[in-house]
Order: sequence, then structure tokens, then C-alpha cells
Amino acid sequence: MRPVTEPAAPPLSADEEALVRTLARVMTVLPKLMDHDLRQDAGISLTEYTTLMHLSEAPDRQLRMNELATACDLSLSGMTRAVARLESDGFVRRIRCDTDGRGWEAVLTPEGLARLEAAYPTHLRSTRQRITDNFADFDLAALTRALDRVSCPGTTPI
Amino acid sequence: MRPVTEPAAPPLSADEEALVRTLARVMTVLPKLMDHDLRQDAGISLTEYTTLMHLSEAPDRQLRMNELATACDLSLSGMTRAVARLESDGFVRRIRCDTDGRGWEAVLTPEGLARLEAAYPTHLRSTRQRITDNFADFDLAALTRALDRVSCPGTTPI
DNA sequence: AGCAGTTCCTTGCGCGAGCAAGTAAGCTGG
DNA sequence: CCAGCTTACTTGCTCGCGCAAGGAACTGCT
Repeated sequence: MRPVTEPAAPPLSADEEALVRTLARVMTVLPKLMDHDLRQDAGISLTEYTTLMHLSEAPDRQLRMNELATACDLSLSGMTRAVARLESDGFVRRIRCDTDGRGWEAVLTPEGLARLEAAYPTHLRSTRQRITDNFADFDLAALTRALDRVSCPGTTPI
Repeated sequence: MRPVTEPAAPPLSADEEALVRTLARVMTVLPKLMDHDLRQDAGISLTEYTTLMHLSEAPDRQLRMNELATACDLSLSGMTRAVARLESDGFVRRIRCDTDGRGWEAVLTPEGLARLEAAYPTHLRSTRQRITDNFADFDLAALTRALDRVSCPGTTPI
């Protein structure tokens, strides 16, 4: 914004302004791009891919709904519906948690694992092309640390 | 994903993997955080703020629907509805384009400008806290260049 | 034991977005 | 000049998501 009245906080420098604009663009466009790549070439949405991925990495390939939602940065209700879709496709099964009768475990089925493996090359290619290739000459660890601060600065109000 | 069968493309190194995971998190969470900040403290959605911002910076504070949609990274139909909301709030007026009878110009009203100015400090604060503060020790120009490549590598299929 | 409070998940609802089809206006070649 | 194509935008439909409310199961206090 080109401020008409001067605000209280110090306004952004030109460099900062450019970064913020670009990052705003990235954060709106990148999810769409990745989702589009996956749907186009692997017939799966980004949310579903992410869900299957986290399940595949969990012990016994199963997770509580709770943990799954947190891992995928989805609300609990969003995860309920995502798992319902995956379950109707046979990629996930749901079993009651044996240590807590309120809880459910989402379990990756063999079909789900196969689906994930089928989509993996697409995701990898998309990831390389869209992300890592563009940061080849960066200190990746430092960048990752900074981005980590972005996504959860303690003041995460969601 | 922890690959079970080895894919064709070279898999990610540990550093790359970490970056990709973190960036995935950022790209899903950051829009929600910024939107939440604005709604909470300024009573406006991120989409609406962005729309008003771009209008405020345009010559005569007006833009064709087309250009506005592109600037805000929204589909044309999404922008139609966004402007409809803003119009019903009195923040935007729509006039026919005088050089092309098919076109519409979205015009920022004085109320809309006031609304934008009122929300600006919130947006600035959110921006500083969520973004620039976390990249204080970075070469912002280089980072911006890299992120620019992320959001539009020519192969933007949307 | 039993009741209050908490936790885990699901359901009802509304919103915001994209896609595809529709409409209206401009353009172009015969 | 008008028939057919193109362009600019809107509308109908559907989907995915978050929020708030609900229900079921666990826990703790008495």
C-alpha cells in the first residue's frame, strides 16, 4: 500500500517491501501450483498426498486423527473429511484406538501406500522444479530456520 | 515421503528435504495466519485487503477486473465475487470501461480508501512480525529473486 | 459409585474459490 | 453491413475448509 497517512509502526524499506510482496505472491500461488501439478499428473490433491505421506512415515503407518491434522496443518474437521474421502477410495482404513475409546486411528492401506508411491515421482519433480532448484545457491539450513520462525512464532493463533 | 521403491528423479538431500517440508508448512500456514490477523484486528479478509491495496496504487485508483484479478492472484470469477462483496460494503464502485463496452473498472471509493488505511497498521504489524523480522540477517534482494522464480517459472500452468 | 468437567472426534453451516457454461460487447472478412 | 469469432465478465455448480455445536468416551473429585 502507498500510505496516505503515516502509520504508527515503521513502514517497510524498499527491500522489505519487495520481499513481502513476493512472499505474498508465493504463499498464494505455490499451494495452487503444487496442487495443480499433483492433480494433473498424479490425480491426487495436495492435501491427500500430504495426508498419505504423513501416515506412511508413522509407526505402523497409522496416526490419531489429532496428530494427523496437526501434521498436515489442517483443522480437525478438515482432516475428518479428508480421511473420509481417502477411506471411500480405500486408501485409508479407520480403527478405534485401543487405549482410548474416543480416539480413532487412520491406517494407511496397501492400496494407499501404492497410491502414494505412484504419486511420489510427480511430487518430487514438482518439488525440485518449483522449490529446491530455485535455492541452489542458498544456505538451506539458515533459510529453513528462518522459515520455521515464520510458520510458528509461538504466537500462532489458529 | 520415505520412499519404498526408488523413484526416477534424484531424491532430496537432507537439507533439501528440511527446506521443502518447512516451506510446505509456511505456504499452508502463512496465508491463514495473515488472514486471521487481518480479520481479528481489522475486520477484513486478506483477499479484500489485497484488492483494496492494488486499487489504491492504480492510476485513478481504478483497475479493470482482469488486471485486478491478475494482480491479486485470483481467478476472474473469484474477483467478481470479491468486488461484489466490497461493492456492497461501499468500498468499491464499478463503472463501465469507456473504451471497451464489455469491460468494467473497479474504482476505490473514499470509504474504501479509509478502510484500507484503517487496516494498514494491522497489516504492517502482521507483516513485520510474521515475515521481515525473521529475515533480518538475510540478503533480501537475493531471497526475493529466488522467491520470484518460485512463483512464476514460466511453467505456470494456472 | 456418580456427577462434573475435559478431550476426541463428527456434523451442520457458511464462505470463498475454481471450472465451465452463459451473456453481452467488440472485431473482422466477405 | 452482417455473420461468425473473440474477448470480458458473470453465474451456476461444486468442493474443500474452518467454526461452532454436538455426542461419546475418559478422568477426577467427593
